[in-house]
Amino acid sequence: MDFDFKQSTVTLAEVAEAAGVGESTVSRVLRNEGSFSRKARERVMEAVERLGYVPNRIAGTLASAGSRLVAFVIPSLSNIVFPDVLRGASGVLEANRHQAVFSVTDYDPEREEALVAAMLAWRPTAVMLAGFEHTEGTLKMLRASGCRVVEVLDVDGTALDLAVGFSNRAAGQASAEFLLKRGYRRIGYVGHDLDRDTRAGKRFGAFGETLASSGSPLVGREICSGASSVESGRLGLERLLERHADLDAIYFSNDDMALGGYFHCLARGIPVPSQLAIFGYNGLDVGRVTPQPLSTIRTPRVQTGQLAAELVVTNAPPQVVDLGFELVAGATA
Amino acid sequence: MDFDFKQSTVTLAEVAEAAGVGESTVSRVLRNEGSFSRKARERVMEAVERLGYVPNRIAGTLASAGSRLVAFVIPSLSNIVFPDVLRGASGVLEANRHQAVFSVTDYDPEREEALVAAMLAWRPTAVMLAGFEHTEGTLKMLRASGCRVVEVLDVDGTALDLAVGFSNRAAGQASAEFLLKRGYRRIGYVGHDLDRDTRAGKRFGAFGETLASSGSPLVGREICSGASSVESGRLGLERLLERHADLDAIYFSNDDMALGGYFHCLARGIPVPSQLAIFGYNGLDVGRVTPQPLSTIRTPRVQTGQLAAELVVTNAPPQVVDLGFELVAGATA
DNA sequence: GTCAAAAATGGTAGCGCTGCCAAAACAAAT
DNA sequence: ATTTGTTTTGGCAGCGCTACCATTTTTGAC
Repeated sequence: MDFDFKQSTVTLAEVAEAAGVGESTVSRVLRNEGSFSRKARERVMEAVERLGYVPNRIAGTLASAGSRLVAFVIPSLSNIVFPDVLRGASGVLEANRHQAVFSVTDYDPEREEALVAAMLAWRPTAVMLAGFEHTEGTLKMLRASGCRVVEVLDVDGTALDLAVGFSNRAAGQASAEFLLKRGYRRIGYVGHDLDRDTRAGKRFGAFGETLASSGSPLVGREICSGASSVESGRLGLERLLERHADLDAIYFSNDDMALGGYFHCLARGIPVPSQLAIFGYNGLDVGRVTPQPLSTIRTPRVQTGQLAAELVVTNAPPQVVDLGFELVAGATA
Repeated sequence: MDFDFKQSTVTLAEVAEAAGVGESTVSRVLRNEGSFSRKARERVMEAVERLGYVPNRIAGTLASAGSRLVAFVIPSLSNIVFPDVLRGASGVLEANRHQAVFSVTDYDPEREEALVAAMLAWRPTAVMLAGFEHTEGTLKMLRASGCRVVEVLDVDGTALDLAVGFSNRAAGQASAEFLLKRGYRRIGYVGHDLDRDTRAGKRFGAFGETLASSGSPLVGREICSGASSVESGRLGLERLLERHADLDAIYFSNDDMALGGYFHCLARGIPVPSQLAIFGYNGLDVGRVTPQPLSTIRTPRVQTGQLAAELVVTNAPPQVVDLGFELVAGATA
């Protein structure tokens, strides 16, 4: 069953020997740092080429500090939000010769703690996490680690070090105000597991409070177990309408869910938004191309990743950056 | 502008000192390997706890070989296909104490080469790439590296080492046969940049050949520049129909594109599939919940990631695994 | 209590690189 | 030719850990 591969083992010392220069010179040439002659450079490069030398960053990192590794501990890869953040960060990191490492917590704080511990063993330059809600153990480890910490996609809370995102509470409130202004009064909510996705919880909290203080409190809600998905949205709306047939608008926990709700309306011939309005969150591309553009809040996810990465590579001082969001009126509400 | 953090610098030697045992004992206890007494274990763990020691895997890897790092060099994070593969792999890797590292090539082979080189510097256990089409330089480096290589999401080609995926050519052929069997004869294609996404190119190639050899060759095609997206699909179909109003079926390069096409039909009141049939590729979840389920080919992406990771962690011999695909009849074709 | 086998332990030489420093080579100015 | 300053160079000590080996302690059988 086992299969053996031999590792190529060309070392810097061998390159030095082959080029007829010292190890330090090779090291300086390869990192393009310090001073060396044109001739030395040529001889080194020739030897590198000829031997097929690949530097060993494990050794380099150990010798120098600074791993140039950035660790992402994210809740999920199914929710496109996180790949978007990774995408934004990835470009900036690559341009600055940093490497991205990631693990997926599946929205489980205990798992997050274990994964953060595992990540710290790689002595990353920075750790990026979603939101501010972490276990005591996670916080303690991060504080003790001495590496930079970036909490992304939220600004409602206390940051450990850096934070880049937008206010989920403000988004929930803005969504409620928009629906109220449009005259909707019998409003329902369809969401996914709120305990795990605390940011969705914050949106929903602010949304409900805003409705309540306007005198038109939330009429009904349907919470689907499990992660958000188009299918959950469709089923959730169906179930909610069984209990509350007279709703005139639905706030969904995000665009995936909202899209499912919209499809349910299309399939059942429910006129949108005249009979039922639909409002989402995230501003996914797909929502711009549906027969009626989805009413939603567009969040700068890629930009969040980019800025987070920039703050890390420039070693910026601790700060919280609120990138804001944009309410997209769309045509479904 | 600069901000200083001091790295925690508790080392294994300090733990040994604090616990009153030798370094080797600490190392053995922490790796739970070799033999040590219950008492030694307790003293070590107590010291680790008290000092807040976090092992340094950089040093550990350098000393031992085996980085337990698995490198993913993927074309994109926007196309959900790749996050899906990562998701499948990520679970298996975490369970086996491996760490995922990734970089994004943006479908550029030159960039892929540079990123593979950067990855190899981390001496990963394995490198995962999409497909078989790589530059000579990439192939050479990978062969010389001695690390395992897994090429995923395709089986039509020559594998370097391991490969896990499905046949894109077979998928293209199956799609064509399905449409022909349903009686469609005036068939068009809407796709995205084929030079970059070679797997989409293979599907389209086989699709076209199958149509041609049936006597009903492709009537028209629209190639959208840039990456696949719902919006491209919608615009692409619109443009194609301007030139060929009499098409009766469209094959899209993937489900994102197909979804855009479907939305176009919904928006313009084009009856699907009676006037125009729509067929995609990937079997995204969203396609199952549209008012009419999307006709498509469902690919085992998460499973591909899982199996790829399993083959790596078990150090399986070189092999090509064809996971197959499932044609989903749906209701749009 | 004796002895061999097994279990537990600690010392130390690297792993491949970078950082520091002193030495050598070269350049410029007298 | 000599001095001074600048650039280039190589040697070597670690970085923190694991692998290996030698040593010590424990165990079990007689």
